[in-house]
Amino acid sequence: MAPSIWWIRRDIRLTDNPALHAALANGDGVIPLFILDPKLWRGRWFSQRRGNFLFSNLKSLDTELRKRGSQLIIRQGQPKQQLSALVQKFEVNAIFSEEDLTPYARERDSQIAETLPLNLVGNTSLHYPSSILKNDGTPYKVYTPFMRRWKEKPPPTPFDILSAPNHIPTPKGIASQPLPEISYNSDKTGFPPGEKTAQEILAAFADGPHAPIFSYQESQNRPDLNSTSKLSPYFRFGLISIRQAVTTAFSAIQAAKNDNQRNSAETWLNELIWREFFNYILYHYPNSLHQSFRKEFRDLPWINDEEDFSAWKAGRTGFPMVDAAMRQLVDTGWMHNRTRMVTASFLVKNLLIDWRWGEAWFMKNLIDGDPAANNGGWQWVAGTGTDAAPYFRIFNPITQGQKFDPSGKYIRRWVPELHSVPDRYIHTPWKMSPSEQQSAKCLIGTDYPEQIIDLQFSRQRTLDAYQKARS
DNA sequence: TTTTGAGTTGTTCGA
DNA sequence: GTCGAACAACTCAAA
Repeated sequence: MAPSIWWIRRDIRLTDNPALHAALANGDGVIPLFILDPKLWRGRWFSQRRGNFLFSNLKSLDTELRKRGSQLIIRQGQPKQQLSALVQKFEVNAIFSEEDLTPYARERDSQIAETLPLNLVGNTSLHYPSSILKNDGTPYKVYTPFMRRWKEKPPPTPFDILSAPNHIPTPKGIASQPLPEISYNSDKTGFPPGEKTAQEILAAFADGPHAPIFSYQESQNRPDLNSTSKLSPYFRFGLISIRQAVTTAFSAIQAAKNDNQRNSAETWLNELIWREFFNYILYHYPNSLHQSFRKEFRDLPWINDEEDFSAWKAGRTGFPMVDAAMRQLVDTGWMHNRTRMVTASFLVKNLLIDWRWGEAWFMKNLIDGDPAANNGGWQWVAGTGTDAAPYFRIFNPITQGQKFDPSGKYIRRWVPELHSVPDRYIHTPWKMSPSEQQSAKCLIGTDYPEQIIDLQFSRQRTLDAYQKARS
């Protein structure tokens, strides 16, 4: 007997898992292994919440494995040591895993591959980063041409999707360590664990003639509507394959009955390609994890006021759209994409706080927190990243609220003290007269904070600072 | 090599 | 209220 190890990292699923299939095809049984790497779980981006979601999913995977004659083996410690020990003890001749494209993972894997039979099969993007390059052989730095080239590559078809194996033979008697204690409440987060859940969410989003994917173009920016796929935490931990999602998007584009439906499905596909793009950027430019992608913006005159930062984190800035979103983040571990941009812009371009501070807070709190997407998004908003768009794009949280949460439904859901504020003041509660504040049971400065900053002034201050940095 | 066209997501001002 | 221009030139990608 020479079993293979299926080393699970960010691909916690049985469906469409090429690494698992390769391990099975190698013969003589499979050891499904997850290693809790203290480097990752005590690092600067450690997140108890994301950890709990991960552990819940591992538990769920273990249940599915046990139905198939197998079980999940958990080890704690340095991956190389843990793998070596198992390889020796069980005479393992091959380790199979999905490739993780983040800098830490690539370094770790290349070290392991020096002494152990590690085979990387598939990866966290659909198209491998080095397979999409400009005609001159260098990587793209702009999304749109990248996206066009990406779409020129042949898409996967439904026939490519590998089904979950019915039986996974696993040697008996392998010691497994217990998972850390879990306190994950999916009622609170809205993200039940398990790959089955991920499949159901994708189906609910994209199956049938009236599926949300067909109105995505109009609704994607509305945090007051439940209109996005909300699949991000599932992509983050590979509970569903990106290949399956892309296949589903292409099927929807085919099935669309009119231009509007087609554009909507295409818009969702483009969002998946954004995910690919940020994986790609981090692969080619790993330094952008620690510093501005654009050199000219590495020394912006940040103010970094701790009190402002605390108010932002707590959702007590006095700007309802910002506060609603920041409280949604802390309460649930997720935030709508539109408000990610609004809150990030407010932190960086109104408060002049280093985007890395915001990036770290998001990583601490987001269930879907992923270095590539989070860093890419923050640098995009800060204007320091891979985007030649004008630096004077500064979101106005009031205008954004009026546009994308017109009735204030989103705000009222997350900022209860604004519940009885009339619609016409919901984005500008400080404009209420004292008697209006009284009847709304919302005294500004007492029940709800005053604005912590003047928008006009801070906008101009940032424009000046960025302009100076450029010249 | 040079040239040309294009660039996710915005805001404000003034006609 | 609506609409187009200005913001300020720059970088990127491809012909």
